[in-house]
Amino acid sequence: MGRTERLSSVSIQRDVAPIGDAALSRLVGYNLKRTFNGIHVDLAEVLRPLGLRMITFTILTMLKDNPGVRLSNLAQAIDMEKPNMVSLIDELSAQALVTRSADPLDRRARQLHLTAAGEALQSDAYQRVMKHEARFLQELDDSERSQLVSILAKVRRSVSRRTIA
Amino acid sequence: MGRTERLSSVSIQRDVAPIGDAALSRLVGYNLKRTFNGIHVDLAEVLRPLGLRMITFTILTMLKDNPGVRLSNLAQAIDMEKPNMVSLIDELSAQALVTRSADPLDRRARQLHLTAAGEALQSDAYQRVMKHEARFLQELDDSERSQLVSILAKVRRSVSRRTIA
DNA sequence: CCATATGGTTATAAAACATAACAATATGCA
DNA sequence: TGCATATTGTTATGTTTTATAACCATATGG
Repeated sequence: MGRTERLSSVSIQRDVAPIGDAALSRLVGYNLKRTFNGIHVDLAEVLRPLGLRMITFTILTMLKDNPGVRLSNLAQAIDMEKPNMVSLIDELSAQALVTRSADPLDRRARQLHLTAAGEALQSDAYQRVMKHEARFLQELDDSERSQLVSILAKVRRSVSRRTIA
Repeated sequence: MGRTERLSSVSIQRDVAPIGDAALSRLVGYNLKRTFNGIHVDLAEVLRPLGLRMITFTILTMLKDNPGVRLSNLAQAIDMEKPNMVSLIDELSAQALVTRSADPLDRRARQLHLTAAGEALQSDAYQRVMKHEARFLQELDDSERSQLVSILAKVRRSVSRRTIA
């Protein structure tokens, strides 16, 4: 991964001016973005061997916790537009990880379920994700970890009401 | 913005099963994502009246701090691929917010600068972004705010080496 | 029975992010 | 000096993510 390997260049102005992000660093949102981006990139690598992306992992895990849920409820819960959820369920269903079955109480609705393969994959993925979490949380002690989560929750409370429930 | 307004429906199973995200909530990464997403959506609304998006605001602010920087250095600093930066500079340059000028020391390179309009817009935007920050940080005391930033920095240290410098 | 709302879907577009390849130029070294 | 190699900005292209409008079938309330 080493880029820009230049040993002892006596060159003119090469390796130009050092560039900084002082103004942006003062913004908490910027710090959040950079941190999440880093985690996301790494997580993508963790999930790729399983044929999953962060979002498909999220869906599988929600389905494990909420078997039979409706597509629109699921979309709303993870704050995503229905049409986009349709595509993703199509994808997961094509991989035989998820099924759409009839809802006996509402003929418009379809119940979403994990297949056996979907459950197995979710379980495998979840363990790997937890290992990944342990990796990027390694420098934090227990108190810092819970502080982080509780502070994030407080921030979310001040943000324009999204869903979950 | 109120959706799903249903007052006292005695209906059968409507308002189906409550859906939860317990398993995902245990993942710090998920909490980070949801928090950042919320902030991002709100910030987009703050910047839209100015014709900016988060990423264009980021670029303008980096250019304010680093006048004359090269496109590739800038891209690297905010962890973004060069070709994507080219498009964005095209866009900002078409709006006369940014200029590309010749680098006397390297005829391949071009120096990026804010125009007067670019500086004015950046300054206006930055103030609005700070107000937005105050809004979503309102439930945190000073100690929590600095904790958050320092914890995020620790996390970033454990994440696959991205740039900035 | 009818007006209206909801669930899933299609079609479509914008935005964000990534990869390969190229011309012009710079650099290091033989 | 000349040539191999690397770098800068760019074009072309593709994928993923997110958003919007419109539609059909079905459900609900009056």
